[in-house]
Amino acid sequence: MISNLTIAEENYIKAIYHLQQSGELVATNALADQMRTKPASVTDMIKKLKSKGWVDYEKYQGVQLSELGTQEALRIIRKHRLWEFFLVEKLKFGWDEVHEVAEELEHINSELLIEKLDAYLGFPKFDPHGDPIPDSSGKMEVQLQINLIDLPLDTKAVIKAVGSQKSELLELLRTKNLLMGSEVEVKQRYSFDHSMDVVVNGQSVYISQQLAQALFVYPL
Amino acid sequence: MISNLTIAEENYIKAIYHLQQSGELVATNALADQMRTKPASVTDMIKKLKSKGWVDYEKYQGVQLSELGTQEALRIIRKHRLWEFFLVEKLKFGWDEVHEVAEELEHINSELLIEKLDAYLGFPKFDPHGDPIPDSSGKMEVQLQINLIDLPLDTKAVIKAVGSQKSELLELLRTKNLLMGSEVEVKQRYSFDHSMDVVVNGQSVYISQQLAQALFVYPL
DNA sequence: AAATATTTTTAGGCAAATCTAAATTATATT
DNA sequence: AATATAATTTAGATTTGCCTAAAAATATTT
Repeated sequence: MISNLTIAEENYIKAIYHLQQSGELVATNALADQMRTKPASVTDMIKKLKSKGWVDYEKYQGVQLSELGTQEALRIIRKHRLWEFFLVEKLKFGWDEVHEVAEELEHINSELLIEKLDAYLGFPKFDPHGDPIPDSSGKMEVQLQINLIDLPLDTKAVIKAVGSQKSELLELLRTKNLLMGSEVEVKQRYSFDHSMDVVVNGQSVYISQQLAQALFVYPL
Repeated sequence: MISNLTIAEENYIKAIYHLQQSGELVATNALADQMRTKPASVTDMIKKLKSKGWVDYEKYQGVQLSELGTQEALRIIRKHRLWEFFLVEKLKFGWDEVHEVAEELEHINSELLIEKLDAYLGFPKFDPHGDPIPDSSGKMEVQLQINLIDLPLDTKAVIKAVGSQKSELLELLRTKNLLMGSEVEVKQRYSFDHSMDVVVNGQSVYISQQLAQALFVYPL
């Protein structure tokens, strides 16, 4: 079960995994955008991935990870999220500055390293952005997370995830003190623009629709 | 000062650094051995490194790192040794199983990461094998280390480094409890085979000439 | 259903890092 | 000093991942 994948192959597999989350088969153009490369290059790579059994693919019909490819994607995501947790929890990175570095660290190939890192971190179940960390067999906790937009009034919840990794968003969240793990409660909604007053860790904050839509919470 | 080096280029620079430690100009064949590649490939790479200013080189005359190349080598070695320290100190790797993983980690490119890692580890001056860790400006402590073979009788010293990274050696050291940082004292020498009795952390151990020659100590 | 637009694939090339085989230069031996 | 041996370089290929331009397939309009 030795992962004989190049870094480029791993990146494609991860990108395909993320793109198929929201929908069906992944289009060549969508993958090209994601990988910041050209459609022709994507076709080349897909053919290689198919020949190695990581994806299912028929000409012009889009790609999909095979069973094997899905397992591999989960292994990569596990590494990525464990490293993100490490960077924030231990090295005191801001949680908005870890993505690029984790993107490099995720390609280090050592089973032993990842198992020891996992143990060192105390087997965390969620990364600093609230995304679940797959365990060594690829399973991850699916936590019932709802959009803050849909949280009923006067219901306590915990901030669990953000909908995007954009640094502008992460910066805003930090200044508003909307951190992962914070307790929130919606106190008032304004139907005009769907903005709302929420209480975060006892402190009242006014947030826009766009911001609320970017936040996922776990009702208590 | 953005390091625009490929992983292959970094590995060559590091190899040249190590090879020039013990001697003068580095021969193509020596580099080929070290890099487990063929002399023809080495020549190609050397020409590229020269064109980028990392090495000084004249046809048939051997290579040498330039000032710039030396600085780069020290940056890579700094990363390698910090990661080794992390793996042993925090993740509880055996100090004989960290080399390969550190070899991968050393290529992660993030100034911030390395500075934060250094701080997290408490700015260590020596790695788990006793080798000095360069600081962010490339300076490292040169500690007066002598070979255990040359340590006078009844003189306390601390084990600081090993002469090789061979796993057979590291395994033997572990079973004999000759760990980095242990206190040693030579109690008796046998001129027949240059073997000796030493006391390590209060415990008497008998070691061969070959083993003693592989150990470097810092007299107290 | 035909024409147009969009998406995807093919064809042919390029740079990096390696290889083998052959040529060249340096070193050692007689 | 001439020759033999060893070290090094050059020449020509290969693989990986990417590119551009053109062709083919699919989707959308009219």
